[in-house]
Amino acid sequence: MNQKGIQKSKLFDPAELVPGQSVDCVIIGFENKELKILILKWRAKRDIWALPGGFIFKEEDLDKAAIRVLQERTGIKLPFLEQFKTFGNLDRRDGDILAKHMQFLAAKGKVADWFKQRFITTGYLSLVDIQKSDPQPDFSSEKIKWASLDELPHLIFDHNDIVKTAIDFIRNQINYLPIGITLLPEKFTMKDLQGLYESILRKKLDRGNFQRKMLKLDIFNRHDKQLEGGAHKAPYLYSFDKEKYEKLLEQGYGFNS
Amino acid sequence: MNQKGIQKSKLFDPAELVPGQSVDCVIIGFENKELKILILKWRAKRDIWALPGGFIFKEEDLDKAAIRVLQERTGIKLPFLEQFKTFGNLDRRDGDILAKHMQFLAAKGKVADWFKQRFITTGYLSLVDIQKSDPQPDFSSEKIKWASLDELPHLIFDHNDIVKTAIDFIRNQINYLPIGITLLPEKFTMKDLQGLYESILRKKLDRGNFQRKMLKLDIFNRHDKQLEGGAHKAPYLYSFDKEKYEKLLEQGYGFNS
DNA sequence: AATATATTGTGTACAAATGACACAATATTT
DNA sequence: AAATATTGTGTCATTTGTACACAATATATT
Repeated sequence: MNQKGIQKSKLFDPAELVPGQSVDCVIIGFENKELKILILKWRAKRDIWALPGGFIFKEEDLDKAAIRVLQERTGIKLPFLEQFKTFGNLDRRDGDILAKHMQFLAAKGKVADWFKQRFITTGYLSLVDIQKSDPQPDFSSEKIKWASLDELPHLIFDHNDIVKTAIDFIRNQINYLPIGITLLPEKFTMKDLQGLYESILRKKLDRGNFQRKMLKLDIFNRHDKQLEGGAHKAPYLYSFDKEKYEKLLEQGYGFNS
Repeated sequence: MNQKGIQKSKLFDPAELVPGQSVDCVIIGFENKELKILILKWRAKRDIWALPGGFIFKEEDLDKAAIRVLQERTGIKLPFLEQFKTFGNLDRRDGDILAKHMQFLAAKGKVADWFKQRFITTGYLSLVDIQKSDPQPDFSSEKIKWASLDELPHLIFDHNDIVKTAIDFIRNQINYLPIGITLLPEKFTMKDLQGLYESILRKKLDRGNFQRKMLKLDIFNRHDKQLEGGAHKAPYLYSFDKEKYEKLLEQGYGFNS
């Protein structure tokens, strides 16, 4: 039994699952001015890494399946995941030497047949605060880690493509929606927020102008000055004003420069 | 045999199809300053309308399936359809009185079982020039028509939701990508283009400013003055400069006001 | 044929946003 | 106490947005 009390056997039981359909989760974190992706290492001799993914129960909404799968495979419980694309190319599981390992894992019998199917997978993403999350590998995985986006290892199947698509999705979204509430700690400085934007947009922004632009959105609460710090003036700490943030999310805004 | 030479029987043969997975196409046109959606009427006593949709062959990419399905069901051949969302709620085929009709259509046997499955459907969309397209109903449909978005009839299953999601997708996209190349005739006036933008954005735009803003994008070729016309100065005709248009598509741009 | 009418293409002028840079204020280190 | 790094805010030239104006012109009306 896993955390949610679902029997392991049921997780791969073709009788309980929607055939040929899976979900994969791109969980994006931010640490040391870098975007990071949560990946799992298979129980195999060679390094085989993959996104946390899984299957859909016959009596389960697709969106709910993504939430459950993430929870089962990483221990991370999120109330919502954002669907960004469905990957349905015939060859999405070929062209990968590592995929051969899968066959030895599930060489014969029902489970083998299950894994040998053609799968169409729907990608879901979420931005999370690395500090607040404590991912744990599930029974089918040896390790779990936050891999920096810039040095992501080779992932199984088309998972590297899936990650790229997710990042492009976010990079596009940041142009008209405020981002960060789930990626940063409760309280943060404008410099932190700027670093996040710079990581996503992959370009330097002007400090003064960024600060003004963000504050004009009027979705922040200003707190006390930061006490501990470097040899310099202490910056203010901010937090998101959830109500105002939600309201702005609905409207969207333009972001240039 | 249909246009492409695929046997009807194969189209519903569970042995040939990916189970539980479908595609639905939202084909958006523009006419008389209105957005229109292409819908099919089932061969049934009551008015049952639906999006052109269908199933995926086991040896077929998801994107290719959408293109083929659209061609089979409407005769419209497009080289590319844009995927916008996958709909996987358990109840997406319930809660609709009309859905009962489906059961009488396919009451028993293999085909009935096929249709009674739970389906997850992936939505694809395209913008097309109504003048240039001549949709024809397929063998399973009685009629096909362009229905104005504002007075769209009740569609089967969750197809009204699917249309709404597609329109929201486009409405969002118009903020940073130029739109219209596939929706308007080869040559058009700035007034035509403005009408299209106003239909999508659901608001009036300033004529002079719109014209300047569009022309500054530098993706148009200006042609001669329009000869036939109303009792007024003849406007210039424009066409999209495909190369420049494609280049701008890659970059994107901001659109406010 | 002259005049009226509707619409186009472009002009103008003010407001707002952007972008590049400056500088005093200040928390810590030396 | 001075040096240093960073913050918060200021300035200003440039660009973009917005509202409205007006002459030009193609057809309709008289």
